[in-house]
Amino acid sequence: MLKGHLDMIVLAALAAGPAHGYGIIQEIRRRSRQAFDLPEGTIYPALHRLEEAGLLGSRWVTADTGRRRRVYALTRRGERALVGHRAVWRQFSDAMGGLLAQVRPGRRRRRPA
Amino acid sequence: MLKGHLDMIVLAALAAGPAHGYGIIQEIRRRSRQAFDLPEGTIYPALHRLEEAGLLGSRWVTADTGRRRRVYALTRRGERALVGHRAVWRQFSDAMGGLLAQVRPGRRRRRPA
DNA sequence: CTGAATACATCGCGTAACTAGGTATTGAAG
DNA sequence: CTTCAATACCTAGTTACGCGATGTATTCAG
Repeated sequence: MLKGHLDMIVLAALAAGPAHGYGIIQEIRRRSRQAFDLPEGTIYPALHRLEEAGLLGSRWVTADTGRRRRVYALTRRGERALVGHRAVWRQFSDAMGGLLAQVRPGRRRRRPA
Repeated sequence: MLKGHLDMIVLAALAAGPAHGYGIIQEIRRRSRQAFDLPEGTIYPALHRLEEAGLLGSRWVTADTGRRRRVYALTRRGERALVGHRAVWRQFSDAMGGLLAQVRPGRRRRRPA
């Protein structure tokens, strides 16, 4: 469950360079080593939303294969947003680390104090 | 936004030992170094849900201050669930790391190929 | 010719965190 | 004594959002 992290994931996938929706899905799957296999019903609305927000730009191209593709690229605002997301993620991740730190609860006693 | 991670956070907070709802909030705030400041409307339903699911047990106690408290503790199933959550988190976190890895996109050209 | 993979799109459901409200007690400040 | 903050519990309803389901069209292999 990537609730709240999807935007960052998409922006991060596009940090390597422009790509089209279907390709982004594969890029994410590859870079996450199969951990994130996003359905199209997740990615396309996200792309529309991010473009609407001005973090992505898109243009239609026709690939060598002859297929119509909508290629997205980070805008400058998108790049900045990614930097921000990255910082938030680090904080989030660190906080989670603090919480998950092994506390060694002490072996359970018959009747804890 | 901790969507999808709340259960783990609560279980982790209780890994140190039994605690009551209000205290759990403070424990989480402390252990996350102020990053997570959960409102009561988040924590109490979560505790009820987790107890319902058999991951927590609770008992009413009266503190030295005279206040009624509901003290929660991990059940054995809860401990096992925490272990599982921890593993999932590591996978999730690693995957995110792979995605956020600096890709050095190459300086933007006038007209990208 | 059929079926899988590519490539786009949208609607609506379900989940789950949070806002906003409520009650009651203790202790400090005025 | 009153007031206000902190402690301590609770729940109903809103909202956000990822995802399943579904639909269309094209390319290519068998």
